[in-house]
Amino acid sequence: MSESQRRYHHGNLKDALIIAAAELIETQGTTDFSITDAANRAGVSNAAPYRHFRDKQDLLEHVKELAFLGLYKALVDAREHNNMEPSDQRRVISLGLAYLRFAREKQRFFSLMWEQLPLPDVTTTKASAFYVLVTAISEYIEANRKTWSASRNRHAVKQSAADGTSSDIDSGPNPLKAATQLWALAHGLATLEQNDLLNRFDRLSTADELLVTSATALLAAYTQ
Amino acid sequence: MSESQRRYHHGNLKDALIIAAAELIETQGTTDFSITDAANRAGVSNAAPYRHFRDKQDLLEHVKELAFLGLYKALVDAREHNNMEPSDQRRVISLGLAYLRFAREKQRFFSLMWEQLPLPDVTTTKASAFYVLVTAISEYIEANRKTWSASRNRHAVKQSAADGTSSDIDSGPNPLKAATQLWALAHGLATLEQNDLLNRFDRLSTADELLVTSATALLAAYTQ
DNA sequence: GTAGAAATGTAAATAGTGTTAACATTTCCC
DNA sequence: GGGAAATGTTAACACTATTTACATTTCTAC
Repeated sequence: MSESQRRYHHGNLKDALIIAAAELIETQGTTDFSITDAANRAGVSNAAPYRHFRDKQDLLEHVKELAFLGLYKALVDAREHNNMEPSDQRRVISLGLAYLRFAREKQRFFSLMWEQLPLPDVTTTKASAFYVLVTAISEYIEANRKTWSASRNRHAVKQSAADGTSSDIDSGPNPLKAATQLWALAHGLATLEQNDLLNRFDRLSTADELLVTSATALLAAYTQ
Repeated sequence: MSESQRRYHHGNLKDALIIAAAELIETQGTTDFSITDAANRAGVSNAAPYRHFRDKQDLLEHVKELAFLGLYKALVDAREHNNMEPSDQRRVISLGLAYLRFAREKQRFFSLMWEQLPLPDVTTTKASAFYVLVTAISEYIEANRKTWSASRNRHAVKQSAADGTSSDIDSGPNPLKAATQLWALAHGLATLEQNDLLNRFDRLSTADELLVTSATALLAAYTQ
């Protein structure tokens, strides 16, 4: 007997609705999504969601949060799986490739993440995709420090990444800037790819190739 | 007497509806937009739009087309206004800055452009923002060719940009690739800025600064 | 010019959706 | 055990997209 079926109270309706909404959005897109569909899929009436979410927008923001968590997880997985040396440039670039892969595999999900403001708070915590990227770049710079000009001051990288108060007085290579640029690059390529703009102009370059090339060029500016 | 007011036939309702929709979207966003509002603003009944557009989505796609034309115009204006030498790297970068400015000044408009697939055809013609960028980069490379290795073959840049059939057998610097990377960079930065993600992490860098830095690094890879 | 025909508008009806209000059932806690 | 709080249902309302039937204007062929 399926215990969660016939009871008046669902038990965990809030999460169930978020997941139902996520599944619906991933298949039919965000425009056609209705709160009624999500309720039906969760097995409750169409008014039940309003016990857990202020309105439709509120529910969508929770789905968005889930999506950002998924992106974070995708990057962490990539880092664990590849298991490269921190000094290896490919360790950083593979994070960008994971970003592209995520956007590719969760198309509508990825779109939703950037659709309406504001972004959920998860984008600023340590459990964020950006933090993973910053950390990797920071470690990359750290591991290669010996090869650079010894006259450069120490930089307060990890601290500024954690609490957001960057003190850029010392002019060492700034991993926050590098991470932002790499993110922008990956994000832009993901968007162009998703909109089929890469094939229209330059049919010979994939998003992955373009990312590798340009990320290498970007990182070179930070290590020369 | 306002001649376009009281007549049974509007005269140019299709364009009027697109413009009305554009104005509404730019002020209240795409989610709250209703075809009824657009009809009212154009002074017709709520069923009139269906004489000119298949459905709401069809109307939105025409608005999208208008937005892409606006982006194209913004880049052309920037190129004309700045009036720099083709060999000047800042000529290319200023196009990226114009991209950022457009996204900043027409926020919801810019969002709409990337919201639903597919993109309008205007994105592939010569009257497209991308073509402006490709041309500028192509000219930049051409103007600086003398400084590069003389052993490199000619590249068929302009042709491939025009008809989309790139023959990348010769391995000279490919302006299509460079343009795509720059576009991705500008687009990503615009998105991050719009979502207030730049301030959250690295409060010292603006989108403009990040674009200049990274675009310089990217172009350097094509001219060294 | 004038009669259809085609184009373009209106009003009314339908169906679906977001949201709220009133009511029902279950769970929690003293 | 009993009321308060939480969580669900059903019924209603307003708004929106879309279609259908009808009205008015414009275009085109004679």
